[in-house]
Amino acid sequence: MHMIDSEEWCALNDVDVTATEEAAICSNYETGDVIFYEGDDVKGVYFVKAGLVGVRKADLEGNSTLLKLAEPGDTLGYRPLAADQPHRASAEAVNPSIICFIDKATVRQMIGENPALGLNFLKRAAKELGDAEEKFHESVTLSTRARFAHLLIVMQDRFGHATEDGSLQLTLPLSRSDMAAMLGVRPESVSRVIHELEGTGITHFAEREVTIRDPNSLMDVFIK
Amino acid sequence: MHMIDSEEWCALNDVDVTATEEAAICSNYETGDVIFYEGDDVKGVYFVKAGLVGVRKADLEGNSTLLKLAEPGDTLGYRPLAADQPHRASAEAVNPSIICFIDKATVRQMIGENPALGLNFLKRAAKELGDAEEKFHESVTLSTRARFAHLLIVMQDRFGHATEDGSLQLTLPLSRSDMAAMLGVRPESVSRVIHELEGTGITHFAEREVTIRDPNSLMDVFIK
DNA sequence: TGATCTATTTGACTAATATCATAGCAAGAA
DNA sequence: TTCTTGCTATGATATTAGTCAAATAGATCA
Repeated sequence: MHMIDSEEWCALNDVDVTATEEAAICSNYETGDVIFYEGDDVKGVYFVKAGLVGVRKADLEGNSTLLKLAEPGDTLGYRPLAADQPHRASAEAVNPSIICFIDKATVRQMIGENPALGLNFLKRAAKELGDAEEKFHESVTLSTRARFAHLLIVMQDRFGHATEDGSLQLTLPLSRSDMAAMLGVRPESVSRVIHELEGTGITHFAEREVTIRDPNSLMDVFIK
Repeated sequence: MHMIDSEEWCALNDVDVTATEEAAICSNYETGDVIFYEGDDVKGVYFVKAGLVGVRKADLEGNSTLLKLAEPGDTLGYRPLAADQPHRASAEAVNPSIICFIDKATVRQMIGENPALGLNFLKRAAKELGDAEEKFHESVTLSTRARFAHLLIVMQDRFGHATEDGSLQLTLPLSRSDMAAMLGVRPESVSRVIHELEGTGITHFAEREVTIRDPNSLMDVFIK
């Protein structure tokens, strides 16, 4: 994944994208390695070249929620940079990842010279804000079961594929605990919801291999 | 409240701010009047000149959550405009308000001619995104009591004032039901939390008049 | 003033999810 | 193999907040 192929950085011309890629420092992260911590000052942004990164928020009692997953092409840390705030969440490799750091002076220079880049980040922030507001609304409005169904649907979109018989296949990128952290519930509750979905025959879970036998019924579970 | 005094529009020069204000169509809204509906196409943005506006999201069962309050100087509708999405929430006057509509062609032209305006909206979106993520985290992590304490603290910051004896005074801009909608809980639960806080002596509620007798204890309630 | 309306509070009960304890199970290490 | 170790699942119980119904309190209006 090159920066030029990303939603945001594609605004740069050849010269600038080359300059930015040259200024970028790419590193390998193993599963579990931390990219930045909540509370850290923002030194720049991180472009995910390969792998999968989780963005987490923790509280005092040790509860942690998983706010989002970043895939190749995504840029991390632009939000606190734009807001002029310290990091309000930490980022950690969920899978082995290659991540390129671009210091904030370079980012600011590029945005200054290419207004379209700033607008792309505005668009990204605006979309994410809509999603975050939706997520809040769902968390207080829907049951754990419905939210898990929604998570499955989203995961299917991002990580799954259809099969010839109309069912959907999916390899979950996350453990049960991490899915629980995405929903803001306990892992036991996720286990119970999975057990329940199995009972209805809508889905089949084998470790992280999921078959969605009846996508329409799963949609119904999400809505209710 | 003039546009030039707002966090975002202050980026415009005198000529452009005058042009924008001339393009703006200002209207009066009574309490309860709707400014736009969830699902509507975005026709432009709304600058709140006076009053108080609530941004709401409803679901199929009629549950509604109050996502945020917009005060004079705030601009509504820029998020879906920037994201190129329809409105994902509705807006409604909580108090009688004066609101100026600016059509999206004008907004886009101004942003095109003044990159700083776009960056101001980026900063705004980035801050709101941080808040929204925090709100999700709180909603799944903290008790109703703690979240209500936090709401009180935020309300105090925005609408309250200190008194000479060290206690804090506040006139709530919202009904109990609307506070419940901000927290994503039922009005009965808000009543019970208020009753409980009264019992501890930390706060005193008389209709919408609130006295926070012991701000430190209120902070403790928030944290736990 | 009394009548009515709505918002709020209170109480009894129920439902949903967390908590805690324990057990199973797969993958890797000795 | 056998022993860990960590993740997942299950059962029993506790806690929290929701639901429903009724009472109360203000506000408005005739």
